[in-house]
Amino acid sequence: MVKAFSMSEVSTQERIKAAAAKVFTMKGLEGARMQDIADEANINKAMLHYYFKNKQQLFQVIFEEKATKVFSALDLFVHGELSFHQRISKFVESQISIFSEFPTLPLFVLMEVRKNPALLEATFRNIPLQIKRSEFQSLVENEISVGNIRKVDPQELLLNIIALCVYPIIAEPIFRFLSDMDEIEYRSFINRRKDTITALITNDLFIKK
Amino acid sequence: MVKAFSMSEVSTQERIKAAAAKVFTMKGLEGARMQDIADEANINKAMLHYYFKNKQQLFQVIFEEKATKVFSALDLFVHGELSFHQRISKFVESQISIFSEFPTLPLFVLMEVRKNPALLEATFRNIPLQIKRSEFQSLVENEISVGNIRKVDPQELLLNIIALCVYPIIAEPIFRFLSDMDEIEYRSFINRRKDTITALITNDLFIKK
DNA sequence: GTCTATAGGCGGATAGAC
DNA sequence: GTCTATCCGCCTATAGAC
Repeated sequence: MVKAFSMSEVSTQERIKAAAAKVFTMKGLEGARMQDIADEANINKAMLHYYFKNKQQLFQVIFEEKATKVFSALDLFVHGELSFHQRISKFVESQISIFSEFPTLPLFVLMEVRKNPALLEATFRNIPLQIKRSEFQSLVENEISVGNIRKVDPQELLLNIIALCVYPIIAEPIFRFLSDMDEIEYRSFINRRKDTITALITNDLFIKK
Repeated sequence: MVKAFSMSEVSTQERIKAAAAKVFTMKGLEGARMQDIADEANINKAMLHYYFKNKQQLFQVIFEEKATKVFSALDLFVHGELSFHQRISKFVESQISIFSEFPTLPLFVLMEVRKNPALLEATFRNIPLQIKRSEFQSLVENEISVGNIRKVDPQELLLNIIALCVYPIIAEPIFRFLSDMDEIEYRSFINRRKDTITALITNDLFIKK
């Protein structure tokens, strides 16, 4: 039966991808062992090479998937019928939600890109991110021109929001070590920040009437 | 002559350390090749093992040195006779200056700690960072109690400041790719942020009188 | 202290049976 | 599709001459 055949194939392939994502994002390309990935997927090393040509190709698949996920949240800014204030709030919430679920993601993408900048071109061949960025830019400029928010550099605004959302996730190990929070406490600390980040940004931005 | 002997010894050792720092912070522990470090230091691989027992020990030396540097800027907050506003401003400036000079530092420390949390205990055995943190905490609480600044979580305040300073450095490759800035432009962009970060934080913090 | 040459092992990749 | 066994190259580490 074709269906049963292809279902089982997808399932193993997906288990490998999940395992590879876990190991690669945690250890990086060179730190990851094919054996670790095989163990995590409950198969043996040979199977990895049945589904993926080699380590490099498996890595590429995972990287592109995860990098896409990291940047896709930008959509929230440029789509929908929300007010600018609501966009910021939604964006902050989505950034923190996504990365709380998969905390190794941002550091992984950031580190691999620094080691090998060529990954950027390869990955964003398909994703028209430049377009999203300029849409964001005109959105901000429009808010400025109608007097909703003060004059501000759109690039810097976006960077500030992302920094405030993402940094606490990537610095979790160090910050928890210093503050003696356990994982539960830290999750709740991060979650409370959804409001304080939005407040910090909007208080600085919106012109009081 | 003892002096000439020890001078040359230090000099080679220091060249190795500089080379190792460059390669390790760029590629990470597993991504770094002893050959790359030797090339960078203009010696051969065997010499590395003359001065350092093995790769792991060389890494440990570099990591501890760089991690110490990353955290030492906290001193600025708890020492000196500055006002709270000045402390923030000085701290922002020092963070950005330090990391602009050596942009691979923060991502390196963050990533290696995530891969191997045990590095934290080993590194901060000698550095009484907990003390600095609680000094920072009482500094903030004092400002609150005298009515200088609004009620705020000291942990979150510190995290916000560091996030705004450090994230632009670690996200440089991606952000420059998206914004089409060259290195000069990005340096200047980062430098302008010294003022805007301080303004963002203090406007949110200080109570207008 | 510095070099060349080489040992030794780890880990990615493949052959081949089932 | 899945497994075991094995190959082979790369990279750390060392031996040993100078």
